Amino acid sequence: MMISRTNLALHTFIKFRGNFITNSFLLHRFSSFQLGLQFRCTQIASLHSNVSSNRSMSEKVRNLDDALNLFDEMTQRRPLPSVVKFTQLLNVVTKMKHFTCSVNLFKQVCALGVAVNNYTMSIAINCCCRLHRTNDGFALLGSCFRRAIAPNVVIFNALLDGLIFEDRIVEAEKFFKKLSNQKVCEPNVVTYNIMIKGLCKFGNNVTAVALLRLMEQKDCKPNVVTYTTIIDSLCKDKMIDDAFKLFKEMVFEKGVLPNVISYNSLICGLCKLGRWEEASKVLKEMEVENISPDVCTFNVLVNAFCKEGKIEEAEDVINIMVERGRVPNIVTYNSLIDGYCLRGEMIKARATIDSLRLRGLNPDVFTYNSLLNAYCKNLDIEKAMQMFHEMTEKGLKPNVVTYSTMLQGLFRVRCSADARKLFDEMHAQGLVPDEYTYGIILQGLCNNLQLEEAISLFRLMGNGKLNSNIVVYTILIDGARKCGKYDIARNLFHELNDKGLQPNVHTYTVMISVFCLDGKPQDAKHLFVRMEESGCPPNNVTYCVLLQGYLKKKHYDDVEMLLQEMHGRGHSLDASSVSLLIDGIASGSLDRRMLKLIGKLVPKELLEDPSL
DNA sequence: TTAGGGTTAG
Repeated sequence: MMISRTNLALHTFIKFRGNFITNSFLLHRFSSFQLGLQFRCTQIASLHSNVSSNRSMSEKVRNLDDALNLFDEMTQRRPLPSVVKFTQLLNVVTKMKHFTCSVNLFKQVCALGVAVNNYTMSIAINCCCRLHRTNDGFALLGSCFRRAIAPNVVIFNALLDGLIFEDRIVEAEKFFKKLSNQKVCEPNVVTYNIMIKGLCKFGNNVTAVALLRLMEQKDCKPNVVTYTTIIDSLCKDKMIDDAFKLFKEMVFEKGVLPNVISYNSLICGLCKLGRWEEASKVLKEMEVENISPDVCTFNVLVNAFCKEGKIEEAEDVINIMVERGRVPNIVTYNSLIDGYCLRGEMIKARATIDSLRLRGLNPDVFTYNSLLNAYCKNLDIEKAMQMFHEMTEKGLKPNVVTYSTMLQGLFRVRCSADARKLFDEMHAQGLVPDEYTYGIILQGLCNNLQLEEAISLFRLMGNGKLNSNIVVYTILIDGARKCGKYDIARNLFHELNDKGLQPNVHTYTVMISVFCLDGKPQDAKHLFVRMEESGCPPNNVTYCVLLQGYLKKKHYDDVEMLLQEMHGRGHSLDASSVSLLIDGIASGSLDRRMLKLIGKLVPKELLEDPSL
C-alpha cells in the first residue's frame, strides 16, 4: 500500500520534470535580464554616497577578523567616525551571527562616548535576545530611557521575540498586552506576527487565530507571514484541513498572495500524513502560480521519501533539484544519511558523510545524531561511543538529543552505570534534560528492573511539566507492568485523574495488559469499554492485548465476541494472537467454526509469513 | 534594525 502510494507520488513528480526543465530555461533568461538590471542599478547606486558607503562596509568586511580590524582602526580616528558608521559595522557583525561580539563592540562604542541612537540600541537588544539573554535586552531598554532615547516598535518587537525564543510565553503575553493597552507603542504587523508565532509554538492555534481576527478589527492588515505562521502550525499539528481552509481564506477572500513558504508548509504537512497525491497537486499548483520550489521544498520531499525508505526516489529528487539550480545543503544530505541509517546501510551512510567534504559541507550535530541513533538501535554501542567522541573532536557540541540517544543505547545494552555517568556529564555540560530524556531514563531503569529507582527519580522531577506528561506516565506504568508490580501500575494510573491528565490509547492498552496479566479480565473489559466512552477508541494492539487476556483465562465467549467486533470495525490480528488462536483450536479448546472468522482477521502480510 | 518553512530522540 505504502509502496504504491510512494510510486504514484514519484510518478506525478517526475511528470513535472518537463515543466521544471522548461521553467529552468525561462529562469536562465530571467536571470540574464536581472543581471543586466543589477549592473545598471550598481552604477546608479555608486552615484549616491549613502548607498555606496553601505555597500562598501559589507564589501570591506568579509569575516569577523575584518570587522574587528576595521573597528580598531575606527576607534583610532580623530574625530571619531559618526554613530552611523559604528552602527553599520555592528549590523554587519550581527548579520554574521556573531552576537556576543556585537554586544561587546556595542559596549565599547558606548565607552568611547559615541551617542548611540535608536537604531544602535535595537541591534544590541536583538543580539542579547538571540543569545538567550533577553533580560539583558530589557536592561538596555532601561538604558534607553536614561539616555533619553525613545524606544521604537522595532525594539519592543525584538524584546517580545526574545521572550518567545526563551519559551517565556506568559511574560510575552503580558508584555504584548502592556504594549497594546498602555499605549507604550502601537503594535504593528510584526508585533502581532511575533505574538502569533509564540502562541503557535505553544500549541495554542485557537488563540493565534483569535489574534488574527483582532488584527482585522484593529485595521492592522494581516500579511502572508501572519497567515503562513498559523498555516504551518496547523500543518504541524496534523490539522491539514484547517490549514487549507485558512490558505483559501488568505488567497480568495483576503487577496493575500501565498509565497514559497506557504506552499512548503502545506506540502510538508501532506507528506507527513502520507497524502502523497495531494502533495503532488500542491507542487503542481505552485508551478502554475510561477512560484519555484526552493531548497526547503526539495528537502521536504527528500525527507519524506527517505522516511519511507525510498532512497532511490529521494536521490531522483536531489537530481531534479540540482537541474533546477538549487544546491543541496547539509539538511538534504542529513535526510539521505538518515534514510540509509533507517535501512541499516551504515557503509553508505558513512560514505555520504565522507562525500560532504568534497561538496564543501561539514557534518553537523544532526548528522551525528542520526548515526548515533542507528548504531544504538543496532546495539553497536562501541561504534556509537566512537562517533560521540569523533563529533566532540570536530568541535561539535552534543545536544540534548545526542545525550538522550546515547543514554537509550547504553540502557539497551544494560549498562545502567555508564548511563548514569553520561547523565551526570550531560548536567555538567549545562544541558537540561527534557521530557524525552526522562522518558528514556525511566524506561531504561524499568527495563533493567530498577523500578524503585525509576519511581524515586520520577518523584524527584517535581510537579512541573516533566511529570505531568502522559507519555512519561505511560512509560512508568508500563515499567511497573514489566516488573510485575501491578498494584503500583494501578496507583499510577489513578494518579492521572488527580493531575487532570487524559490517558491516550497507549496508556489504556498498557493498563488493560496489566489487568490481563494480573488475572483480572473483567477489570480489563471495564477499562476497554471506558476508553471508548472517553472518546479514545481502541486500536489493533488494544484488541489483541485484551484478546490474549481472554484466551489466557479461557473466557472463550468473550473471545468470540471480540473477534466479531474486530471484524465489524475492520481491525486485524497480530502474529502472536493468530498463533495463540490456532493453538486453541488445535487443542480443542476453541470451536473449529471460528477458523473462518480468524481467517478474515489475518492481514495479508501475515499469510505470506513463512514463520507461521 | 523586528515576523513565517525543511533534518534528530520516547
